[in-house]
Amino acid sequence: MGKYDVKQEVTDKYSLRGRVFHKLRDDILSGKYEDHEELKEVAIGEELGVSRTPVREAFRQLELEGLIQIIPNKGAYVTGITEKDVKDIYMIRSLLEGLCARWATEHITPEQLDEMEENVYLAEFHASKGHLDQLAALDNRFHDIMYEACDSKILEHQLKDFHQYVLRVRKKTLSNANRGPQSNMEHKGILEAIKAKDADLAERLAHQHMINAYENMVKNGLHEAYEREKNYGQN
Amino acid sequence: MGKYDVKQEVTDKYSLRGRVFHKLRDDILSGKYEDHEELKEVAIGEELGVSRTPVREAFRQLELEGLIQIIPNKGAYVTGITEKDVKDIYMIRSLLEGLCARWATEHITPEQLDEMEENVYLAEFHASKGHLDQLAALDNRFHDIMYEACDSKILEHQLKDFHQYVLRVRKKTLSNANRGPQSNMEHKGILEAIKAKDADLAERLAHQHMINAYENMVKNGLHEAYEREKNYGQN
DNA sequence: TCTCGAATAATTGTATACAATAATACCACA
DNA sequence: TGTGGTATTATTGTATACAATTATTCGAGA
Repeated sequence: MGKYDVKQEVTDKYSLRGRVFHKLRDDILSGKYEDHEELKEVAIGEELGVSRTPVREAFRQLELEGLIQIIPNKGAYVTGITEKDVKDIYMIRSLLEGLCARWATEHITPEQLDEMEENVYLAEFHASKGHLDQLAALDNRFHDIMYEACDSKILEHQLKDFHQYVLRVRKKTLSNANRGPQSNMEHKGILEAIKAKDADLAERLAHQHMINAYENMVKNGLHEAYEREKNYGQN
Repeated sequence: MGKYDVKQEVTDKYSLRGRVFHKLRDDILSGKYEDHEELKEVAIGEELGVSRTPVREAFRQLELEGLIQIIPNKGAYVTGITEKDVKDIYMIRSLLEGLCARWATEHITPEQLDEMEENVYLAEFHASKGHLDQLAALDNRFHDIMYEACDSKILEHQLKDFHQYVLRVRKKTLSNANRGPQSNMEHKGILEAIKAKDADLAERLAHQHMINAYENMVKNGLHEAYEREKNYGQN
Protein backbone atom coordinates (compact mmCIF):
# COMPACT_ATOMS: atom_id res chain seq x y z
CA MET A 1 0.00 0.00 0.00
CA GLY A 2 1.38 3.29 -1.23
CA LYS A 3 2.28 5.15 1.91
CA TYR A 4 3.71 2.11 3.54
CA ASP A 5 5.34 0.66 0.46
CA VAL A 6 8.99 1.43 0.60
CA LYS A 7 9.71 -0.08 -2.79
CA GLN A 8 7.56 2.59 -4.36
CA GLU A 9 10.37 5.02 -3.72
CA VAL A 10 12.57 3.04 -6.02
CA THR A 11 10.14 2.69 -8.87
CA ASP A 12 9.14 6.29 -9.18
CA LYS A 13 12.70 7.47 -9.49
CA TYR A 14 12.33 6.67 -13.16
CA SER A 15 9.47 9.04 -13.85
CA LEU A 16 9.98 12.75 -14.18
CA ARG A 17 7.56 13.37 -11.36
CA GLY A 18 9.48 10.97 -9.16
CA ARG A 19 12.78 12.60 -9.99
CA VAL A 20 11.41 16.06 -9.29
CA PHE A 21 9.91 14.84 -6.04
CA HIS A 22 13.12 13.29 -4.78
CA LYS A 23 15.25 16.19 -5.94
CA LEU A 24 13.09 18.76 -4.22
CA ARG A 25 12.82 16.70 -1.07
CA ASP A 26 16.55 16.29 -0.85
CA ASP A 27 17.08 19.98 -1.50
CA ILE A 28 14.58 20.99 1.14
CA LEU A 29 15.97 18.59 3.72
CA SER A 30 19.53 19.58 2.96
CA GLY A 31 18.66 23.19 3.51
CA LYS A 32 19.09 24.49 -0.03
CA TYR A 33 15.94 26.53 0.33
CA GLU A 34 15.19 29.06 3.01
CA ASP A 35 12.28 28.58 5.32
CA HIS A 36 9.11 30.06 3.81
CA GLU A 37 10.83 30.37 0.45
CA GLU A 38 8.39 30.24 -2.45
CA LEU A 39 8.76 27.51 -5.03
CA LYS A 40 7.61 28.55 -8.50
CA GLU A 41 6.44 25.85 -10.82
CA VAL A 42 8.03 27.20 -13.98
CA ALA A 43 11.32 28.02 -12.29
CA ILE A 44 11.67 24.53 -10.86
CA GLY A 45 10.57 23.06 -14.17
CA GLU A 46 13.13 24.98 -16.17
CA GLU A 47 15.86 24.20 -13.69
CA LEU A 48 15.16 20.50 -14.06
CA GLY A 49 14.25 20.63 -17.72
CA VAL A 50 10.67 19.47 -17.38
CA SER A 51 7.26 21.02 -17.79
CA ARG A 52 5.00 22.19 -15.01
CA THR A 53 2.93 19.01 -14.93
CA PRO A 54 5.39 16.71 -13.15
CA VAL A 55 6.47 19.59 -10.94
CA ARG A 56 2.92 20.18 -9.83
CA GLU A 57 2.40 16.52 -9.03
CA ALA A 58 5.61 16.48 -7.04
CA PHE A 59 4.39 19.55 -5.16
CA ARG A 60 1.23 17.73 -4.13
CA GLN A 61 3.32 14.95 -2.68
CA LEU A 62 5.72 17.25 -0.93
CA GLU A 63 2.75 18.94 0.65
CA LEU A 64 1.51 15.68 2.16
CA GLU A 65 5.05 14.96 3.32
CA GLY A 66 4.85 18.23 5.17
CA LEU A 67 7.82 19.75 3.40
CA ILE A 68 5.95 22.51 1.63
CA GLN A 69 2.68 24.26 2.17
CA ILE A 70 0.51 24.99 -0.83
CA ILE A 71 -1.80 27.96 -0.59
CA PRO A 72 -4.44 27.71 -3.32
CA ASN A 73 -3.95 30.15 -6.17
CA LYS A 74 -0.96 31.58 -4.41
CA GLY A 75 2.03 29.37 -4.23
CA ALA A 76 4.09 26.66 -2.60
CA TYR A 77 6.19 27.59 0.37
CA VAL A 78 8.96 25.62 2.02
CA THR A 79 8.16 24.73 5.60
CA GLY A 80 10.96 23.90 7.90
CA ILE A 81 10.35 22.17 11.17
CA THR A 82 10.47 24.06 14.42
CA GLU A 83 12.53 23.03 17.41
CA LYS A 84 9.34 22.04 19.16
CA ASP A 85 8.47 19.82 16.20
CA VAL A 86 11.85 18.15 16.45
CA LYS A 87 11.37 17.58 20.14
CA ASP A 88 7.90 16.15 19.61
CA ILE A 89 9.17 13.87 16.88
CA TYR A 90 11.93 12.57 19.12
CA MET A 91 9.50 11.90 21.95
CA ILE A 92 7.17 10.05 19.59
CA ARG A 93 10.07 8.21 18.02
CA SER A 94 11.40 7.15 21.39
CA LEU A 95 8.15 5.34 22.05
CA LEU A 96 7.98 3.81 18.60
CA GLU A 97 11.61 2.77 18.57
CA GLY A 98 10.91 0.98 21.81
CA LEU A 99 7.95 -0.80 20.29
CA CYS A 100 10.04 -1.59 17.25
CA ALA A 101 12.78 -3.13 19.38
CA ARG A 102 10.17 -5.22 21.17
CA TRP A 103 8.72 -6.54 17.95
CA ALA A 104 12.17 -7.02 16.45
CA THR A 105 13.05 -9.19 19.43
CA GLU A 106 10.11 -11.39 18.57
CA HIS A 107 10.49 -11.47 14.80
CA ILE A 108 14.10 -10.90 13.85
CA THR A 109 15.59 -13.40 11.41
CA PRO A 110 19.03 -14.97 11.88
CA GLU A 111 20.27 -13.05 8.83
CA GLN A 112 19.13 -9.74 10.26
CA LEU A 113 20.70 -10.60 13.58
CA ASP A 114 23.97 -11.34 11.81
CA GLU A 115 23.94 -8.03 10.02
CA MET A 116 23.21 -6.25 13.27
CA GLU A 117 26.17 -7.87 14.97
CA GLU A 118 28.41 -7.02 12.05
CA ASN A 119 27.12 -3.47 12.14
CA VAL A 120 27.96 -2.98 15.80
CA TYR A 121 31.33 -4.65 15.40
CA LEU A 122 32.26 -2.51 12.42
CA ALA A 123 31.06 0.63 14.13
CA GLU A 124 33.30 -0.16 17.07
CA PHE A 125 36.24 -0.20 14.72
CA HIS A 126 35.35 3.06 13.01
CA ALA A 127 34.69 4.66 16.37
CA SER A 128 38.18 3.81 17.52
CA LYS A 129 39.59 5.27 14.31
CA GLY A 130 37.50 8.40 14.49
CA HIS A 131 35.76 7.74 11.16
CA LEU A 132 32.70 9.83 11.84
CA ASP A 133 31.11 9.54 8.41
CA GLN A 134 31.18 5.77 8.40
CA LEU A 135 29.91 5.80 11.94
CA ALA A 136 26.93 7.92 10.94
CA ALA A 137 26.15 5.63 8.01
CA LEU A 138 26.33 2.55 10.22
CA ASP A 139 24.12 4.25 12.77
CA ASN A 140 21.45 4.82 10.15
CA ARG A 141 21.76 1.28 8.96
CA PHE A 142 21.43 -0.16 12.45
CA HIS A 143 18.08 1.47 12.83
CA ASP A 144 16.97 0.42 9.37
CA ILE A 145 17.77 -3.18 10.20
CA MET A 146 15.68 -2.94 13.32
CA TYR A 147 12.83 -1.34 11.40
CA GLU A 148 12.85 -4.21 8.96
CA ALA A 149 13.23 -6.80 11.69
CA CYS A 150 10.13 -5.64 13.53
CA ASP A 151 8.10 -7.16 10.71
CA SER A 152 5.52 -4.38 10.55
CA LYS A 153 5.45 -2.31 7.43
CA ILE A 154 3.23 0.20 9.19
CA LEU A 155 5.72 0.81 11.96
CA GLU A 156 8.67 0.58 9.60
CA HIS A 157 7.27 3.26 7.35
CA GLN A 158 6.29 5.43 10.27
CA LEU A 159 9.79 5.38 11.70
CA LYS A 160 11.48 5.94 8.36
CA ASP A 161 9.13 8.84 7.81
CA PHE A 162 10.12 10.49 11.07
CA HIS A 163 13.72 9.77 10.32
CA GLN A 164 13.47 11.87 7.17
CA TYR A 165 12.37 14.87 9.14
CA VAL A 166 15.13 14.90 11.64
CA LEU A 167 17.83 13.79 9.26
CA ARG A 168 19.55 17.09 8.78
CA VAL A 169 19.61 17.75 12.49
CA ARG A 170 20.73 14.27 13.37
CA LYS A 171 23.51 14.21 10.84
CA LYS A 172 25.15 17.10 12.58
CA THR A 173 24.61 15.47 15.91
CA LEU A 174 26.28 12.25 14.91
CA SER A 175 29.18 14.16 13.47
CA ASN A 176 29.76 15.10 17.05
CA ALA A 177 32.83 13.14 18.07
CA ASN A 178 31.35 12.05 21.39
CA ARG A 179 27.90 10.92 20.42
CA GLY A 180 28.88 8.46 17.68
CA PRO A 181 30.77 6.00 19.90
CA GLN A 182 28.30 6.42 22.74
CA SER A 183 25.44 5.74 20.33
CA ASN A 184 27.11 2.55 19.20
CA MET A 185 27.53 1.39 22.79
CA GLU A 186 23.79 1.78 23.18
CA HIS A 187 23.20 -0.14 19.96
CA LYS A 188 25.28 -2.91 21.43
CA GLY A 189 23.04 -3.01 24.45
CA ILE A 190 19.91 -3.21 22.33
CA LEU A 191 21.47 -5.95 20.24
CA GLU A 192 22.35 -7.98 23.31
CA ALA A 193 18.80 -7.65 24.61
CA ILE A 194 17.39 -8.81 21.29
CA LYS A 195 19.80 -11.74 21.22
CA ALA A 196 18.75 -12.67 24.74
CA LYS A 197 15.11 -12.46 23.60
CA ASP A 198 14.46 -9.97 26.37
CA ALA A 199 11.81 -7.82 24.71
CA ASP A 200 11.21 -5.68 27.79
CA LEU A 201 14.84 -4.75 28.05
CA ALA A 202 15.18 -4.15 24.32
CA GLU A 203 12.20 -1.82 24.40
CA ARG A 204 13.53 0.09 27.38
CA LEU A 205 17.00 0.46 25.90
CA ALA A 206 15.78 1.54 22.48
CA HIS A 207 13.49 4.05 24.13
CA GLN A 208 16.29 5.48 26.22
CA HIS A 209 18.60 5.47 23.21
CA MET A 210 16.32 7.95 21.43
CA ILE A 211 16.01 10.14 24.48
CA ASN A 212 19.77 10.22 24.85
CA ALA A 213 20.14 11.14 21.19
CA TYR A 214 17.75 14.01 21.63
CA GLU A 215 19.31 15.27 24.82
CA ASN A 216 22.74 15.15 23.30
CA MET A 217 21.43 17.16 20.38
CA VAL A 218 19.93 19.78 22.66
CA LYS A 219 23.08 19.93 24.73
CA ASN A 220 25.15 20.62 21.66
CA GLY A 221 22.80 23.33 20.53
CA LEU A 222 19.96 22.39 18.27
CA HIS A 223 19.65 25.88 16.92
CA GLU A 224 23.28 26.12 15.91
CA ALA A 225 23.05 22.79 14.18
CA TYR A 226 20.24 24.18 12.09
CA GLU A 227 22.11 27.29 11.15
CA ARG A 228 25.30 25.52 10.25
CA GLU A 229 23.32 23.08 8.16
CA LYS A 230 21.95 25.83 5.96
CA ASN A 231 25.38 26.67 4.62
CA TYR A 232 26.15 23.06 4.03
CA GLY A 233 24.91 22.52 0.49
CA GLN A 234 23.62 19.09 -0.50
CA ASN A 235 25.45 15.89 0.22
CA MET B 1 3.36 22.90 7.44
CA GLY B 2 1.32 20.96 4.88
CA LYS B 3 1.17 17.51 6.33
CA TYR B 4 0.54 18.77 9.78
CA ASP B 5 -1.75 21.61 8.83
CA VAL B 6 -5.31 20.62 9.41
CA LYS B 7 -6.74 23.82 7.99
CA GLN B 8 -5.40 22.84 4.62
CA GLU B 9 -8.17 20.32 4.40
CA VAL B 10 -10.67 23.13 4.45
CA THR B 11 -9.04 25.34 1.88
CA ASP B 12 -8.50 22.75 -0.80
CA LYS B 13 -12.12 21.69 -0.79
CA TYR B 14 -12.65 24.57 -3.15
CA SER B 15 -10.31 23.37 -5.85
CA LEU B 16 -11.21 20.60 -8.21
CA ARG B 17 -8.20 18.60 -7.12
CA GLY B 18 -9.24 18.98 -3.50
CA ARG B 19 -12.77 17.88 -4.24
CA VAL B 20 -11.59 14.86 -6.20
CA PHE B 21 -9.16 13.98 -3.43
CA HIS B 22 -11.77 14.11 -0.68
CA LYS B 23 -14.38 12.35 -2.76
CA LEU B 24 -12.08 9.48 -3.62
CA ARG B 25 -10.78 9.20 -0.08
CA ASP B 26 -14.29 9.03 1.31
CA ASP B 27 -15.30 6.47 -1.29
CA ILE B 28 -12.29 4.30 -0.60
CA LEU B 29 -12.71 4.48 3.17
CA SER B 30 -16.42 3.83 2.94
CA GLY B 31 -15.76 0.73 0.91
CA LYS B 32 -17.23 1.85 -2.40
CA TYR B 33 -14.29 0.32 -4.21
CA GLU B 34 -13.11 -3.24 -3.96
CA ASP B 35 -9.65 -4.01 -2.71
CA HIS B 36 -7.15 -3.94 -5.61
CA GLU B 37 -9.74 -2.29 -7.83
CA GLU B 38 -8.16 -0.19 -10.55
CA LEU B 39 -8.96 3.50 -10.71
CA LYS B 40 -8.87 4.91 -14.25
CA GLU B 41 -8.12 8.57 -14.64
CA VAL B 42 -10.61 9.28 -17.40
CA ALA B 43 -13.41 7.30 -15.78
CA ILE B 44 -13.04 9.14 -12.48
CA GLY B 45 -12.73 12.41 -14.33
CA GLU B 46 -15.90 11.88 -16.33
CA GLU B 47 -17.78 10.73 -13.27
CA LEU B 48 -16.88 13.93 -11.47
CA GLY B 49 -17.00 16.15 -14.51
CA VAL B 50 -13.36 17.18 -14.50
CA SER B 51 -10.34 16.55 -16.67
CA ARG B 52 -7.52 14.12 -15.92
CA THR B 53 -5.25 16.77 -14.46
CA PRO B 54 -6.90 17.27 -11.07
CA VAL B 55 -7.61 13.56 -10.91
CA ARG B 56 -3.95 12.75 -11.37
CA GLU B 57 -2.91 15.19 -8.69
CA ALA B 58 -5.45 13.70 -6.32
CA PHE B 59 -4.05 10.25 -7.11
CA ARG B 60 -0.60 11.35 -6.08
CA GLN B 61 -1.95 12.46 -2.74
CA LEU B 62 -4.00 9.35 -2.22
CA GLU B 63 -0.88 7.35 -2.85
CA LEU B 64 1.01 9.09 -0.07
CA GLU B 65 -2.01 8.66 2.17
CA GLY B 66 -1.63 4.97 1.50
CA LEU B 67 -5.09 4.56 0.06
CA ILE B 68 -4.01 3.63 -3.44
CA GLN B 69 -0.88 2.23 -4.98
CA ILE B 70 0.32 3.70 -8.24
CA ILE B 71 2.33 1.46 -10.49
CA PRO B 72 4.15 3.58 -13.07
CA ASN B 73 2.71 3.34 -16.56
CA LYS B 74 0.18 0.84 -15.35
CA GLY B 75 -2.45 2.21 -13.05
CA ALA B 76 -3.74 3.14 -9.63
CA TYR B 77 -5.05 0.38 -7.41
CA VAL B 78 -7.07 0.64 -4.24
CA THR B 79 -5.21 -0.79 -1.26
CA GLY B 80 -7.12 -1.97 1.73
CA ILE B 81 -5.43 -2.59 5.02
CA THR B 82 -4.84 -6.07 6.34
CA GLU B 83 -5.88 -7.29 9.74
CA LYS B 84 -2.25 -7.25 10.80
CA ASP B 85 -2.02 -3.62 9.71
CA VAL B 86 -5.04 -2.77 11.81
CA LYS B 87 -3.51 -4.51 14.79
CA ASP B 88 -0.20 -2.72 14.32
CA ILE B 89 -1.93 0.60 14.02
CA TYR B 90 -3.85 0.00 17.22
CA MET B 91 -0.70 -0.95 19.07
CA ILE B 92 1.06 2.16 17.81
CA ARG B 93 -1.97 4.29 18.52
CA SER B 94 -2.23 2.96 22.05
CA LEU B 95 1.25 4.30 22.76
CA LEU B 96 0.63 7.61 21.07
CA GLU B 97 -2.79 8.12 22.65
CA GLY B 98 -1.06 7.61 25.97
CA LEU B 99 1.54 10.23 25.12
CA CYS B 100 -1.23 12.50 23.88
CA ALA B 101 -3.13 12.18 27.14
CA ARG B 102 0.05 13.00 29.05
CA TRP B 103 0.69 16.13 27.05
CA ALA B 104 -2.98 17.07 27.15
CA THR B 105 -2.82 16.91 30.93
CA GLU B 106 -0.02 19.44 30.82
CA HIS B 107 -1.40 21.75 28.15
CA ILE B 108 -5.17 21.53 28.06
CA THR B 109 -7.02 24.85 28.17
CA PRO B 110 -10.04 25.49 30.41
CA GLU B 111 -12.25 25.70 27.31
CA GLN B 112 -11.07 22.32 26.06
CA LEU B 113 -11.59 20.84 29.49
CA ASP B 114 -15.13 22.20 29.51
CA GLU B 115 -15.90 20.68 26.15
CA MET B 116 -14.49 17.37 27.29
CA GLU B 117 -16.70 17.34 30.37
CA GLU B 118 -19.72 18.22 28.27
CA ASN B 119 -18.79 15.48 25.84
CA VAL B 120 -18.65 12.80 28.50
CA TYR B 121 -21.82 14.04 30.13
CA LEU B 122 -23.73 14.07 26.86
CA ALA B 123 -22.41 10.66 25.92
CA GLU B 124 -23.68 9.29 29.22
CA PHE B 125 -27.14 10.49 28.27
CA HIS B 126 -27.06 9.02 24.79
CA ALA B 127 -25.66 5.78 26.14
CA SER B 128 -28.62 5.45 28.48
CA LYS B 129 -30.97 6.10 25.59
CA GLY B 130 -29.20 3.72 23.26
CA HIS B 131 -28.39 6.40 20.68
CA LEU B 132 -25.47 4.62 19.07
CA ASP B 133 -24.86 7.08 16.26
CA GLN B 134 -24.57 10.07 18.56
CA LEU B 135 -22.40 8.00 20.84
CA ALA B 136 -20.01 7.23 18.00
CA ALA B 137 -19.83 10.88 16.97
CA LEU B 138 -19.12 11.96 20.54
CA ASP B 139 -16.47 9.29 20.83
CA ASN B 140 -14.67 10.67 17.78
CA ARG B 141 -14.98 14.17 19.12
CA PHE B 142 -13.57 13.22 22.52
CA HIS B 143 -10.41 12.01 20.90
CA ASP B 144 -10.18 15.05 18.64
CA ILE B 145 -10.40 17.33 21.66
CA MET B 146 -7.57 15.43 23.28
CA TYR B 147 -5.49 15.60 20.10
CA GLU B 148 -5.92 19.35 20.03
CA ALA B 149 -5.30 19.70 23.75
CA CYS B 150 -1.94 17.95 23.58
CA ASP B 151 -0.63 21.06 21.82
CA SER B 152 1.56 19.19 19.35
CA LYS B 153 0.57 19.46 15.73
CA ILE B 154 2.95 16.63 14.91
CA LEU B 155 1.25 14.21 17.30
CA GLU B 156 -2.18 15.56 16.47
CA HIS B 157 -1.70 14.94 12.79
CA GLN B 158 -0.18 11.54 13.40
CA LEU B 159 -3.14 10.38 15.44
CA LYS B 160 -5.71 11.81 13.06
CA ASP B 161 -3.88 10.08 10.26
CA PHE B 162 -4.10 6.70 11.96
CA HIS B 163 -7.67 7.38 12.83
CA GLN B 164 -8.48 7.65 9.13
CA TYR B 165 -7.20 4.20 8.49
CA VAL B 166 -9.20 2.41 11.09
CA LEU B 167 -12.30 4.51 10.70
CA ARG B 168 -14.40 2.05 8.81
CA VAL B 169 -13.53 -0.73 11.18
CA ARG B 170 -14.02 1.35 14.28
CA LYS B 171 -17.39 2.67 13.20
CA LYS B 172 -18.76 -0.83 13.18
CA THR B 173 -17.18 -1.53 16.50
CA LEU B 174 -18.73 1.47 18.19
CA SER B 175 -22.11 0.58 16.75
CA ASN B 176 -21.78 -2.41 18.98
CA ALA B 177 -24.25 -1.79 21.79
CA ASN B 178 -21.79 -2.79 24.51
CA ARG B 179 -18.66 -0.97 23.51
CA GLY B 180 -20.10 2.52 23.24
CA PRO B 181 -21.08 2.95 26.91
CA GLN B 182 -17.98 1.13 28.09
CA SER B 183 -15.83 3.39 25.92
CA ASN B 184 -17.43 6.43 27.47
CA MET B 185 -16.75 5.15 30.95
CA GLU B 186 -13.11 4.96 30.00
CA HIS B 187 -13.23 8.48 28.60
CA LYS B 188 -14.56 9.59 31.94
CA GLY B 189 -11.60 8.04 33.67
CA ILE B 190 -9.18 9.78 31.34
CA LEU B 191 -10.96 13.07 31.86
CA GLU B 192 -10.78 12.73 35.64
CA ALA B 193 -7.06 12.01 35.44
CA ILE B 194 -6.51 15.07 33.28
CA LYS B 195 -8.55 17.21 35.64
CA ALA B 196 -6.51 15.93 38.56
CA LYS B 197 -3.35 16.79 36.58
CA ASP B 198 -2.22 13.20 36.98
CA ALA B 199 -0.32 12.74 33.72
CA ASP B 200 0.89 9.26 34.56
CA LEU B 201 -2.61 8.01 35.18
CA ALA B 202 -4.01 9.75 32.11
CA GLU B 203 -1.34 8.15 29.97
CA ARG B 204 -1.99 4.70 31.40
CA LEU B 205 -5.74 4.99 31.00
CA ALA B 206 -5.61 6.32 27.45
CA HIS B 207 -3.19 3.55 26.55
CA GLN B 208 -5.44 0.90 28.01
CA HIS B 209 -8.46 2.51 26.39
CA MET B 210 -7.00 1.84 22.94
CA ILE B 211 -6.08 -1.72 23.81
CA ASN B 212 -9.58 -2.34 25.05
CA ALA B 213 -11.03 -0.89 21.87
CA TYR B 214 -8.88 -3.21 19.81
CA GLU B 215 -9.63 -6.29 21.85
CA ASN B 216 -13.31 -5.58 21.71
CA MET B 217 -13.03 -5.29 17.95
CA VAL B 218 -11.24 -8.60 17.67
CA LYS B 219 -13.70 -10.27 19.98
CA ASN B 220 -16.57 -9.14 17.83
CA GLY B 221 -14.88 -10.39 14.71
CA LEU B 222 -12.69 -8.00 12.80
CA HIS B 223 -13.14 -9.89 9.58
CA GLU B 224 -16.91 -9.81 9.70
CA ALA B 225 -16.84 -6.10 10.41
CA TYR B 226 -14.86 -5.67 7.23
CA GLU B 227 -17.23 -7.71 5.15
CA ARG B 228 -20.34 -6.04 6.46
CA GLU B 229 -18.78 -2.68 5.84
CA LYS B 230 -18.41 -3.39 2.16
CA ASN B 231 -22.16 -3.61 1.64
CA TYR B 232 -22.68 -0.48 3.64
CA GLY B 233 -22.46 2.20 0.96
CA GLN B 234 -21.26 5.65 1.91
CA ASN B 235 -22.56 7.58 4.89
C1' DT C 1 3.91 63.08 -1.57
C1' DC C 2 0.48 59.80 -0.66
C1' DT C 3 -3.46 56.92 -1.79
C1' DC C 4 -6.65 54.66 -4.61
C1' DG C 5 -7.61 52.08 -8.55
C1' DA C 6 -7.30 50.36 -13.13
C1' DA C 7 -4.25 48.16 -16.38
C1' DT C 8 -0.70 44.92 -16.81
C1' DA C 9 2.03 41.11 -15.62
C1' DA C 10 2.99 36.94 -13.20
C1' DT C 11 1.41 32.72 -11.33
C1' DT C 12 -1.46 28.99 -10.44
C1' DG C 13 -5.68 25.99 -11.93
C1' DT C 14 -7.61 23.28 -15.47
C1' DA C 15 -8.24 21.24 -20.00
C1' DT C 16 -6.48 19.26 -23.91
C1' DA C 17 -3.03 17.50 -27.20
C1' DC C 18 0.58 14.53 -28.02
C1' DA C 19 4.11 10.85 -26.66
C1' DA C 20 5.33 6.62 -24.49
C1' DT C 21 4.11 2.50 -22.54
C1' DA C 22 1.29 -1.46 -21.57
C1' DA C 23 -2.78 -4.43 -22.62
C1' DT C 24 -5.50 -6.64 -26.00
C1' DA C 25 -7.00 -8.61 -30.31
C1' DC C 26 -6.23 -11.01 -34.12
C1' DC C 27 -4.07 -13.60 -37.61
C1' DA C 28 -0.49 -16.53 -39.64
C1' DC C 29 1.54 -20.66 -38.93
C1' DA C 30 2.62 -25.05 -37.00
C1' DT D 1 -6.22 -26.39 -31.67
C1' DG D 2 -2.51 -23.90 -29.81
C1' DT D 3 1.21 -20.52 -30.09
C1' DG D 4 3.97 -16.54 -31.37
C1' DG D 5 4.11 -12.22 -33.04
C1' DT D 6 2.37 -8.02 -34.85
C1' DA D 7 -1.22 -4.49 -35.19
C1' DT D 8 -4.47 -2.13 -32.65
C1' DT D 9 -6.37 -0.16 -28.69
C1' DA D 10 -6.35 1.61 -24.15
C1' DT D 11 -4.02 3.95 -20.55
C1' DT D 12 -0.72 6.60 -18.39
C1' DG D 13 3.19 10.29 -18.77
C1' DT D 14 4.35 14.78 -20.26
C1' DA D 15 3.92 19.21 -22.56
C1' DT D 16 1.35 23.00 -23.80
C1' DA D 17 -2.66 26.09 -24.26
C1' DC D 18 -6.01 28.61 -22.08
C1' DA D 19 -8.69 30.36 -17.91
C1' DA D 20 -8.85 32.23 -13.38
C1' DT D 21 -6.70 34.30 -9.78
C1' DT D 22 -3.32 37.07 -7.54
C1' DA D 23 0.53 40.42 -7.57
C1' DT D 24 2.56 44.54 -9.45
C1' DT D 25 3.02 48.74 -11.84
C1' DC D 26 1.93 53.19 -12.63
C1' DG D 27 -0.70 57.19 -13.18
C1' DA D 28 -4.66 60.31 -11.67
C1' DG D 29 -6.37 62.92 -8.10
C1' DA D 30 -6.22 64.92 -3.57
